[in-house]
Amino acid sequence: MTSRGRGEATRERILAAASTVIRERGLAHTTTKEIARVAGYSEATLYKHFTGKEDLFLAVLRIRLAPFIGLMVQLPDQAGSGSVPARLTELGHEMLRVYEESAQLAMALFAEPVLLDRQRELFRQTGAGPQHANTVLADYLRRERERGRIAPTADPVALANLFLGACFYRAFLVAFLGPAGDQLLDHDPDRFVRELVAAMPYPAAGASGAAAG
Amino acid sequence: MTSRGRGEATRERILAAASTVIRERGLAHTTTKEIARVAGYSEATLYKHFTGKEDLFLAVLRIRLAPFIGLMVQLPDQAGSGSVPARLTELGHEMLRVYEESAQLAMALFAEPVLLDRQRELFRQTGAGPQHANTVLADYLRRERERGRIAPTADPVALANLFLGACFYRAFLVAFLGPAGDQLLDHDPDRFVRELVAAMPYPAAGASGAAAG
DNA sequence: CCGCTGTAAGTAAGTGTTCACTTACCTGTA
DNA sequence: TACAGGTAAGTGAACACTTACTTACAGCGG
Repeated sequence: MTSRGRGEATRERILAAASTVIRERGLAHTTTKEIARVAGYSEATLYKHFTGKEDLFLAVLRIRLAPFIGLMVQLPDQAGSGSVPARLTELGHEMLRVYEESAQLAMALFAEPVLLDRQRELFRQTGAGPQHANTVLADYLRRERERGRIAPTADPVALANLFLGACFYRAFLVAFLGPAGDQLLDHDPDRFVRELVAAMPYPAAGASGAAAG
Repeated sequence: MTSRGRGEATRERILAAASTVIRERGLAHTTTKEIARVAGYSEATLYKHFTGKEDLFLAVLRIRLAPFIGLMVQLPDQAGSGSVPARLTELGHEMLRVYEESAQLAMALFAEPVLLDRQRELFRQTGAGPQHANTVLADYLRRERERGRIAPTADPVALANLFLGACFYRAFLVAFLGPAGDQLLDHDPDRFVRELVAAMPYPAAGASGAAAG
């Protein structure tokens, strides 16, 4: 159990190389040979640190999915601090960023059912999963509604689904359409989030929905 | 140019087999050998009808993506007919179904950058693409707003992004979480769509947002 | 109606390549 | 000496794709 330093560094270099190669070549065309080349080790070294390709891919996956899973844990505690639109704007940008980082690999799993099953198994064991984002945001919105900062007739669960869904779909479209997407999707991210936030039903004077159009 | 009947039938059987195998084994582990076996032909026959694996995959992709792309063309013409909640409910269910059918394969493309690029190229050439769903729905909502059936302060573009995003994200979560998702996502589809539709900002008497709870 | 020919549909049996993974070995150090 | 870290050089399997072949039949001059 002493002197693990070198080994761990190697492991991390391999993980970083794998992550890079997956990004560049796609999950399906990532080979052990190429990972080893990028990491600066021989292929055999990969097998000293991981039991196989699947093990290595799952390790990368978990690193990349961590923010996707863990993003929102801190959100509900802060109900009441800061204006609701300000917090939602912040959240929207963060979701767009995280989804763009993580969702591409998560989606690529649909090409690899074995890895997908393994990841599901992990969700089952840990009780985590992307669906918790909805729960957490709904909780936050419910508290803000109790404080009178969200329209009293609004449905927090539906609003959470709408808000997160719009962010996720946007991230998907950006990734799916590629560089050309900037022209096809005629809004910039700032405006996109601003309009989403404005469309939330706030309680007061004006009509709710598109309060600040 | 006469008597193509047999050949076309073969082509379609191959396409159907490829579609089946992709569903069952995943895009990455779909082999020409297995497609031929399922189709009931030899591998060589595949190459009489398609120039290669990539050509075959793209043909499947285009068949599967067709409803994803073309779903909404008929929507805006019908503004004014039927109640807005009724039409949105219908649309929501249809989107969930179409996304579940098509989106899985679309997402699997993130594992195969070459195929993804080819599909983008097709989008560019034809001017089609999934982003048009947003445009079309936004147009519909704008017309209904002019008719006074959507809150006058509402932002049609934002509402379209929210509504379609929620449907897409829902379809993603269902596919990603797999069979266990039914327990993790504690709503059934009917209720899910009903709550989305209710959260749209209608103009009248009560507060908008969650009008019909 | 015959016999000939061109061709489309289909296949058995490969080919070369690439892949994930292994073996046998070397080296520095506690 | 024991062992962790690392490697060169494989190995068998799986893959996309090809070659050389058979079969069926449509078209057509006689």
